[in-house]
Amino acid sequence: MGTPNSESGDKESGVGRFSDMIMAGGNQKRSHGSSSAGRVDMVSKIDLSVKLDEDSVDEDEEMESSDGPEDLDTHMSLSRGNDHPMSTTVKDEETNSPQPKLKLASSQQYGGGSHENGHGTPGMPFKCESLGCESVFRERTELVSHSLIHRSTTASERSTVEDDSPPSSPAGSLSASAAFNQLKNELLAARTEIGRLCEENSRFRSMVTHLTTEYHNLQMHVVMSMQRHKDSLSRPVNQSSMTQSDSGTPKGHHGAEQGDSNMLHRGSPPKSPGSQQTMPKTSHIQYAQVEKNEDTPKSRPGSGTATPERSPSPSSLQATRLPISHSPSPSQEPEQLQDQNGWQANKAQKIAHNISVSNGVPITQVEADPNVRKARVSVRARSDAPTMNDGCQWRKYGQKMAKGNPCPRAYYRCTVAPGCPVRKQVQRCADDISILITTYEGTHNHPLAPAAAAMASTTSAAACMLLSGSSSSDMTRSLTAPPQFIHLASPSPQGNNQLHPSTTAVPTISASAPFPTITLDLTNNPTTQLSLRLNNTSGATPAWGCSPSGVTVAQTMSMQAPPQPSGTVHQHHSQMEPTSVGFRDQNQALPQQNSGAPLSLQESVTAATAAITSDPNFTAALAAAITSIISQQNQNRSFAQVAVNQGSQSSKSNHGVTVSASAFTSVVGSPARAVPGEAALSSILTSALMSMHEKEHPSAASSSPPLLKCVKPSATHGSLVVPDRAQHL
DNA sequence: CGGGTTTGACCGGCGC
DNA sequence: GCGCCGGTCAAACCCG
Repeated sequence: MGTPNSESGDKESGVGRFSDMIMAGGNQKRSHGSSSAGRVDMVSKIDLSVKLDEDSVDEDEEMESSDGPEDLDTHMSLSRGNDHPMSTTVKDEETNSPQPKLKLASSQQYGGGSHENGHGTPGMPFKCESLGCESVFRERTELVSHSLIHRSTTASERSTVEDDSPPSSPAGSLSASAAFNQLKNELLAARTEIGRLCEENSRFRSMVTHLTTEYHNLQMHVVMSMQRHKDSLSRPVNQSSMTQSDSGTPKGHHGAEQGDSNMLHRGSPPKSPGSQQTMPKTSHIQYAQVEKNEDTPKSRPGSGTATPERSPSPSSLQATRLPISHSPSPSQEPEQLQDQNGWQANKAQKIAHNISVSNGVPITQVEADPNVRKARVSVRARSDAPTMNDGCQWRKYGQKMAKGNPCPRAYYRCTVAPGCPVRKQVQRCADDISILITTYEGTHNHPLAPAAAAMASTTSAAACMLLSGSSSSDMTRSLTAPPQFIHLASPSPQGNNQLHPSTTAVPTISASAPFPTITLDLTNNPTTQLSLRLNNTSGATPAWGCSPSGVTVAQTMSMQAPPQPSGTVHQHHSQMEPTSVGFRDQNQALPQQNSGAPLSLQESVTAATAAITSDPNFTAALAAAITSIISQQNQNRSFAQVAVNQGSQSSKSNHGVTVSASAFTSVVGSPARAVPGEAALSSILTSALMSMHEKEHPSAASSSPPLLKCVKPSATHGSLVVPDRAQHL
């Protein structure tokens, strides 16, 4: 009921690992049929003029029937080894070279693999064995070219072999017809293969992106935890200056559970904090480790949701020299706790938090942190549906009447994988019930479908952001900064029938939220703006990944008239105004170009806003991208701050900022992100658009050029240009 | 009958 | 210490 998004595709896409992909041949086949659109797109690109509609179904079935693990393997090798699967496939098919997927299919399907012209032997020179031709080539490409010469003459012969129908007549006219049919077959096969490869590429790409993000997040957690641990060991407990983990936890709270370690994984936190006694932090850690080790076998029977791909740096984790580093699978630790039976995970998190709080560390660096689950991403969007379709499967587990809102708040859990800690709250805006406020919380502990990856990364990034950002006292201080907004003016809904006037563009649920919340308002209010802001405990908005000095990242991101650097290219939406979005880092000296009138800005971003708000999926994708960017910025900043704290307690100095920037660059490894502000926003929109595009055109995503690019990620401003993307929206 | 939803009870945090 | 409130639990219920 409450999961209109529980389409089967999600589960199929849940096969998120390469190994699983290989093994899941059935899934591949099923999804294969759904990629016809993308396949056609791809085929159209190669200018095939043969009409193939009649045979397409049969051919597809034949192709599927010939699929097997070997085929998948071959696909992968092709897709990985060549940026142009089309050309590769065609070549292979043409030449029957050592690993031609199509050859396999053909031979298996059509009898026998005893191809008359069976070419080349793996590992050997390529020899053309066409009739009357004994040419030998060292390179397969040469053979390909050569084989083209034989194509017309051999086609008819091959057709007699590969075609199911026996050669009815050797007549020349029939031969031409057979050749034509053969070409059709080849094209169909190529189309099928292209679609499959593109689909796989898209899936792999999204997986890689997701894994990379998570890897960075985890890596940062490890580093930070190391720093924290060192810090905690080097200083008396009471003098630990760190943080929100401490400050946010009732004093002495973590002592309670340690008395009875069994309580930890029973999911029954002691009810009487009064019995607690303080213990050295190292003891905390040790207890935590014991608990973790004990939990691990139980918590992940079969480890179905274990994430081997998330084994970024076991060695780095080991390097923490912490007792808990003995975890059977250190790399899995951020999620292992989540895998505990049912909903015990949440309690376990709370308990683990109590243990690990004192910076003592990375029990489960993500989930053990008390704030992790409190990191939230809130999306406001107009929707008539009960929930926003974010690609995940959810189960409602509660509903409450929230104060100040006549509409009940529904609580959902992610049910894609048992034990997934991700939750979301869905509530209609009190001021405008057409606005659906969806608040995500937590990090998925399972592979996700591409359609769900965006929001998954959002929640994950939000958790990481909070972990890294709010765990720093500096961050806490920085939260006192005035609210920052990103405003994307949206003066007109542009006829979006989903859009209705609303009364406010300011998120209503996060003003007093006790958790840092990222609110993305995508209600496309004609009179207000699309706004993004970060809220913290105090209701103030933390800087957008800024350091205390505000150097690292823009303190305030506000819309300015789109600058028009010489390189800026204006793209025109089919229905909208030119889409060019400019951002300015307010911390930096206002460039001359940025003196444009706000009204002009509104006009310029109308298209972007309308496009965003008109597509719920894009909403999710944008939220994910924004959160991810923020998270990474905060992570790196915090990392740098921690590092500075180690050497010098004056972490708020400019020195700290400098380190932050360098650390950011070095860790993330993205020069673009080292340029705060516009580059980050460019990444945001690019990521969101790419994500959306992949959802809409999975098979074409891999070959499509970036839809949005930062035309000029200069230090002062940038111009984000949405090329043809707006037309897709 | 299994899985999802509903809904009242319960718990913990927080402010007064 | 008390009450409010958000969040969660779990039994009852519903539905296919």
